[in-house]
Amino acid sequence: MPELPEVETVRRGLAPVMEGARFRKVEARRADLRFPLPKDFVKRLEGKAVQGLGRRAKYLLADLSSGEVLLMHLGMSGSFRVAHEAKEAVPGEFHHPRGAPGKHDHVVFHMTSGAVVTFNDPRRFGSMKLVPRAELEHDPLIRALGPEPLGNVFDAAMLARACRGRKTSLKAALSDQRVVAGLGNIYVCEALHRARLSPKRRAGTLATRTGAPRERAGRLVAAIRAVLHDAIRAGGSSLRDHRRTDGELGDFQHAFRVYDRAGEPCPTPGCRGTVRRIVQGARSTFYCPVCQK
DNA sequence: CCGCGGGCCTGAGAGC
DNA sequence: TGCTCTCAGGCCCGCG
Repeated sequence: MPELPEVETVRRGLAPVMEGARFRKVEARRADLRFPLPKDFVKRLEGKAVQGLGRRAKYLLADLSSGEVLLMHLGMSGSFRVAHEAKEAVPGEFHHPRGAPGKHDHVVFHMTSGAVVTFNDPRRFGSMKLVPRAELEHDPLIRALGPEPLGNVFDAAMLARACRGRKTSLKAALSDQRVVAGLGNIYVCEALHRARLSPKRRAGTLATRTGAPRERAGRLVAAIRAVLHDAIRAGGSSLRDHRRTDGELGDFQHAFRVYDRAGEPCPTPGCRGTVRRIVQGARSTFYCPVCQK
């Protein structure tokens, strides 16, 4: 499940082979991802250079020499793999260093760097879109996103403001990309456990300027940042689909404190609780009912 | 405006 | 190469 740390891991794998390179050849092997690929997708990419590869929440953003930005989302099961052409590329020719494309290899970028970048997505919840750079901030996919959790402006005051008056659960609030952008089910569970806050707590109870609510919001911000940093350092979490671009697994799934650990002892020092699984909004939540209040 | 729940999509794994 | 069922969840959308 690609969340912010997995997308950032992918970005770091792709940047060295895509930044400064041009699209020599683009294969759109299936156009029906979550949304149809843009009109003239191949034509709008081929020959263009990637000036930079960035990330916003769970979106990868390739800045193109044409003035457009290529937005890519991994959905539930998307992954990128990098391989390298064996020899000097012959103009007009292309091949697949790792053999024929697989069943779910939907888009292939042959870069002038010699890298062959393949987007694979069995469930096709991923998407690609081209947007003029000047319109990026107004794009419906980007416009509604809340603050970057690892950015400078995300702090307790901002989180408190976003939660103010909300009767929904903390779990639902943190999963809402308008509140904070980039968390998914796994890192919401992990951050709440680190902050010792119950996923069932009303979001609005984080929202005052002083006292216990502000202290809770501060703890939660610190926990979110810490778990994301730790996960990025580990190359993300590999449960079913996530791979680094070199095919290696991420390591952070071994460091989960509660996610997918129902029945195990709570890892909080001194806590005698047992991790429980409940369902919120038709999604699994894992938490410790003893130390998360 | 807000929150909830359905639907998209496929593979893995359980149960028979 | 067993078949069927359920579950996994990021995100959008419609409903109340």
